[in-house]
Amino acid sequence: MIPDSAAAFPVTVDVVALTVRDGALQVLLVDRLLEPFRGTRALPGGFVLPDESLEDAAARELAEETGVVAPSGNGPGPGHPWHLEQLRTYGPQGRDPRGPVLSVAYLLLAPAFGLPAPGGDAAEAAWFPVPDAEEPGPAGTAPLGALAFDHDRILADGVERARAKLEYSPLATAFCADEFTIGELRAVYEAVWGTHLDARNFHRKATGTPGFLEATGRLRAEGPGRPAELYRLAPSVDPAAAVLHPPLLRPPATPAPPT
Amino acid sequence: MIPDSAAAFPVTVDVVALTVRDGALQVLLVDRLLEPFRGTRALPGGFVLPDESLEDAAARELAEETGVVAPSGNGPGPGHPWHLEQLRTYGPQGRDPRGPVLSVAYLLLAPAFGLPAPGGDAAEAAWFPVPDAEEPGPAGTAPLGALAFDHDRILADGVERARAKLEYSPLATAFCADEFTIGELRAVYEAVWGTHLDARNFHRKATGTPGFLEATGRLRAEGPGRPAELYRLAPSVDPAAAVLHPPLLRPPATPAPPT
DNA sequence: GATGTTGTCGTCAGGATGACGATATCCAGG
DNA sequence: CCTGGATATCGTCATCCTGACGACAACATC
Repeated sequence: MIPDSAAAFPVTVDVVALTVRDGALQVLLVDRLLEPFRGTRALPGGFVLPDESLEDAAARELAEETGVVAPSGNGPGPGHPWHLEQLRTYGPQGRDPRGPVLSVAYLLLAPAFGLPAPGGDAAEAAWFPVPDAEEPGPAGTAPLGALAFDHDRILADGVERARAKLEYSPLATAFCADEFTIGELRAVYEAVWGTHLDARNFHRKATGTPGFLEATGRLRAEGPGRPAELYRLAPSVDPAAAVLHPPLLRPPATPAPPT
Repeated sequence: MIPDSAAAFPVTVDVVALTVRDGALQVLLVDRLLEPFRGTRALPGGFVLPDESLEDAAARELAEETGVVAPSGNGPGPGHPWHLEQLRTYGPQGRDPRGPVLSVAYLLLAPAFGLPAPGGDAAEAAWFPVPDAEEPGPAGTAPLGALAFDHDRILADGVERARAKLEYSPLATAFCADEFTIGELRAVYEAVWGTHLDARNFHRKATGTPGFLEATGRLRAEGPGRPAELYRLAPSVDPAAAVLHPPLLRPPATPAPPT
């Protein structure tokens, strides 16, 4: 019933897993153990199995290659702050030396987590800071820029999607634990956007946006400074679908003052 | 080299082709000539050929089933106001009775155009108004809601993407001819969003947003009323990538006054 | 000419934003 | 104990953006 002219393509999923660690946006990369691109860094991913959904495949490959168990589907409110969404699909031609291969990329936003046990087709899964697009840094500084396949482009698309989503969705909370302070949330925005935000204005906007945050009433003291109030994502909010009104807009490109 | 556990999937492209006609957002649908879903309305689309890119396949299927020649890739500035972008990919399981099939959906935004010659696997390509999501209308009124496969969901995703894109991108011009009036542009926004916009405020925002419109200096008189100035999309602007600052935001949901 | 229609420019109040001062509450060290 | 540094939170103020709406210009039709 399916016409003969229709071709069947091998399909892979590749996961752009982002987190915020040490005040910087970081991406999860693996070292490829197999050809092609053996020894090259790449996004975790692999072939979709016959009876699998795309999302299940993304979660499975992430688990196999990094030991990380991602929830398939959106986590049940608090307890699963992770967010997994489809990014886009990269066409079958000219991206794999073995022949035409379709790749469906997924974007995972998660709090920083450890990397228990790499395995499968990859070794040495580790986090790498994502260099600012505007500031590629001096030669040799950027640890990225030479990924396998077309993963450089997929990573760039994923980072741009994440940056844009923080503006109009509550997904910044996907990088935080269940409960967090406004300062931690601001640090997420600053790390993902690579900008500096005024703490006072950010506090006013974040707490003043309806349907975003909910105060727990408890405090948390950590290090110096006045203890901060703990917040959580407002209940009955689907962080994948909710829209912030008004949005938190990125400050327009700040031209660095000439030194 | 590709592992045996990797499955190969037939891949289709489906096109959500939207336009604005008669003051309403309309979608291009075909009547399926072949099983499955023979006789049911569906989005134009079909299987990807072995040596084809996804975008080429989308353009080809659109041409085959509707006689419409869409540009592959982004048109060269003025002369090709059409816009074709990838929407998302719908997983292989449970969407085609013939078995697992991957579908990559594309979104086409275009000015109203005629439908020269349906052919291929479809007949009777025609435009159908997209009902407002909020107002499904009385039973039997909505011409949609029973499309083949999972095309209802794909259409809903495409419409939502189009509505969101008008806010922060210059893509509303993709529904217009090369040169257009502010009134025509406003009619596009009103049709896509299903709302009413104040003509004076819209004029101020549209002409006041940098990097959006460029006045041609010429006028056009059509019907009654003062002739309107003709504008075109600002040159050296990639409508697919440009971002409007500030964005044109949809008015928040207008609760219908109780009658 | 009167009237209706569409386009363009102004006005004005209210809300949102960015810059920044002021205060609260902690830690560290004299 | 007291001071200084650090973080959190609250206020103030000028500016910009927005929505609501008045005013006028330039057309068609009667």
